[in-house]
Amino acid sequence: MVGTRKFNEEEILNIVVDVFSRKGFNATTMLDLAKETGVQRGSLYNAYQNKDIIFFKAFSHYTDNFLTFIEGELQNADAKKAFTQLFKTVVERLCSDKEARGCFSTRAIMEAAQKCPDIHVCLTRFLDGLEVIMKNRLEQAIKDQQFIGNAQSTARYLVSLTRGIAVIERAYNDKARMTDIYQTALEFMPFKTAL
Amino acid sequence: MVGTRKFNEEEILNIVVDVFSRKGFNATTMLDLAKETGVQRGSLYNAYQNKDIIFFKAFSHYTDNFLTFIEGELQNADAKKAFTQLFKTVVERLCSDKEARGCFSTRAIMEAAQKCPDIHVCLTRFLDGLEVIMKNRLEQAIKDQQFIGNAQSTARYLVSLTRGIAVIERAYNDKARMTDIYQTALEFMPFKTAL
DNA sequence: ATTAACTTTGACAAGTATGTCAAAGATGAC
DNA sequence: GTCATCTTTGACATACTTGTCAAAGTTAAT
Repeated sequence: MVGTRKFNEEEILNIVVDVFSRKGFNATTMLDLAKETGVQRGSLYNAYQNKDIIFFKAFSHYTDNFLTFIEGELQNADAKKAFTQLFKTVVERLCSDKEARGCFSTRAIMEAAQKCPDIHVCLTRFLDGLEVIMKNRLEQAIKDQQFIGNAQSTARYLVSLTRGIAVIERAYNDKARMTDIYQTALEFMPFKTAL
Repeated sequence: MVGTRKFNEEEILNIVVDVFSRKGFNATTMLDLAKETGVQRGSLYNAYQNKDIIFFKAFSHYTDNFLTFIEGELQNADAKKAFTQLFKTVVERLCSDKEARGCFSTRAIMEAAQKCPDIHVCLTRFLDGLEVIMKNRLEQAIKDQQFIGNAQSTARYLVSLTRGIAVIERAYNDKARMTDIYQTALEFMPFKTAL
């Protein structure tokens, strides 16, 4: 490379994620992104082509990280504890202002997804990924005789629950409420402690 | 009244709800609303003052209707059947394109709520209303010995679940998936048939 | 040091949205 | 029928956003 890019892409994408998460897709302008990243608007247009593509890159970057991270949270040998840990982490991420948000703002994604088919695909791929991770852990739990039920349906249900909790965060911004919700949900589930 | 308004407010608000639901808050322009309602942009500015207030009116109008409607869906004497009916209706409304959407697009609300504090209050009031309706029904179920658990927490959990399902609708637009989700959730809940 | 290749920068044009306003148009009350 | 009052309408000014581009700047490779 000769004329080398000055900014650090990883760093910029994290900021972009944060801005979109806070403001939403449509309400975020290229100028906002330029200001907050410190990269000139023109440079952003040069590096990416438009807002859709910046969003796509940022979203992909984020969800990839998120999924691998979340998978690690399900390690606990006790299935109920594993899922409790997962939800705890999700809530923690949703509530932290410093760190990038845990869900990259469902709202922002849905806004963008409506406008841009690629992002819509990216969104379902993300949700599917979440579903697969949960489904795998549930299947393990069934094998371990720690859970009885349909892994597929339950996984989809749990994905939906994470989305619901993300909405609650936006509406109430109340960590205790979010914690109560996932605890209630997990209490209902037919987990058994390992034999 | 002397210089009488020509348009039917009820009718217009329903259309406004529909437009906002489809496009989202920011992506909907006053011109869009003018075109789709058939009311001139200037008239809209005259009747309401700006987009925020139109949204506020439309949202309030819709949620009031929605809550009274939803309350009626919980009439069944059997608690589990009552909640099944409720979710069935919610899903039906979410999936119908003709009718106004069941959730008035969580996305649209959250977009608007961020910009306008009044709408944020309106949103939490709506969710609170939903919670109260469900909580009351759960308390009845507990009295009827059809349910054991904390009515408050469970109601909040169920509110969150409805929001999650609304998100799933946007992502997948798959009624079967949504149905599977609420059925899975309700199966987990410790309902008992009436004695 | 020069070059080739890329990035950065600021300016520009075009399009879009908002909100305001004066003039024209209705209509219930008298 | 006239009036007072509100609504409708279209035009206007303002502001914002996008996307493009040429000129200037930078740097790895030779």
